[in-house]
Amino acid sequence: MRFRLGEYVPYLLSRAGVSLATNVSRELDAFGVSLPMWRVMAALLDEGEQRLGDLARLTAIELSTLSRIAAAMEARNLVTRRRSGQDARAVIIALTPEGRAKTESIVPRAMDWESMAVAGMTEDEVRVLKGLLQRLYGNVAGPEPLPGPERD
Amino acid sequence: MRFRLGEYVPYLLSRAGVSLATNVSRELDAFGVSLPMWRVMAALLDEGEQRLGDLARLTAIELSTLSRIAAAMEARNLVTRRRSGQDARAVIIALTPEGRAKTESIVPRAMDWESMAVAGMTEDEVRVLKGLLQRLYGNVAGPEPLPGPERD
DNA sequence: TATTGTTATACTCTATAACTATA
DNA sequence: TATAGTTATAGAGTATAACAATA
Repeated sequence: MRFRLGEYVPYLLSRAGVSLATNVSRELDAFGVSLPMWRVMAALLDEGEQRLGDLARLTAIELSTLSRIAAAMEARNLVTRRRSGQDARAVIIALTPEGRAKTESIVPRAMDWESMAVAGMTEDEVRVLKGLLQRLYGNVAGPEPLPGPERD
Repeated sequence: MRFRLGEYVPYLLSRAGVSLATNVSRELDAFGVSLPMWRVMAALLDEGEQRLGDLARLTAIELSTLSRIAAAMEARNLVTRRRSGQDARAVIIALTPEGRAKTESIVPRAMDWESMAVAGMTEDEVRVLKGLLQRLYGNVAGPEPLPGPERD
C-alpha cells in the first residue's frame, strides 16, 4: 500500500490552510491586526459578545492564548472584557464601537480573500466545499481525543 | 451585508485544519515525532528524497524552520542530509532505513486519521473534497502574494 | 549577482500546570 | 469539588535578516 501524499486529506487540508493563512496574515498587516485577532473580531461581529471559553471554541484558539490575545485587544480598544452577571467566573468579550468599525472595514477584503481562495469554482462547488468542511470539523472537533477510524 | 462566520471558507478551512492537526499531534506523541516531522517523513516516503527547498514547498513549512527540523531529524537518525552533486548549494534530504521503517509504522494510523476525518462521507464526496482542496491550494499558493479577488 | 541553506533574533501560539475566584 | 479565567514556563514555528558557499 503506497502512501499518496497528494491524495491524503489531512495533508491537503493543512497545506491549503497554511497557505491561505499566510496570505491573509500578510494582508492583515495593513489593518494592524494579527490573524488570531481578526478571527476573534469576525466571530464577535457574527455571533455577538461571547464568553471567553465559547470564543475559544468558536475560533479554535487555545484558551490561555486567547486570554492573552483578548487582553491585548482590550488594550487597543478593540474589545471590552467584563464579568458575566449570571456567572461571575465568566468573562464576556464584546467588540467596542472602534473594534466593530475596524472589523467592518476588514470584511470587504475578507470577502476578497474568500473569492480568491475559491476562484474557478462554481457556486455549487463552493457550497459543497463548505458543507464538507463543516462535516469534517464535526468529525474531528469535540472534547473526545480520537474515537477511532469509524464513528457511524 | 452580514458576515457569516459559519459560511466563510477561510474560517471553515482553518477550524477544520487546526482541530485535525491537534488530534494528530496528540497521536503522534506515541511515535515520538512531531507533526512537522511526520509531514516531512510522509513527503519523503511518497516523493522520495528532496532538496530542502522543494521539501519546504511540499510540506508548507517555512524554509528556516525546516532547516532546523531536518537537523533534529538527522540527529535522531530519521533522515540524512547530503550536498547535491549537481548543485553543491543544495542539500538533499532522504529517509534513513530507520526513518523509513518508522514512517511505514505510522502510515496505518495515518489512514485511520483520514478515515476519521471523512467519516460519514461517501467515496465520491471524499474525492470531491480532495479535488476542491487541491484547487483551493492552487489558488492561494505560489510566490505571488495575493493577486486579487479574481484570477480568471 | 542570484540562489541555496544555515543561523540568529524577536515574536507568537501551544501545551501544561499552578493559581484565584466563583459555583 | 468542579469550572472559568489568568498567569507562568518550556517548547516550537514564523518572519526577517545577515551570512557563507556556490552558481
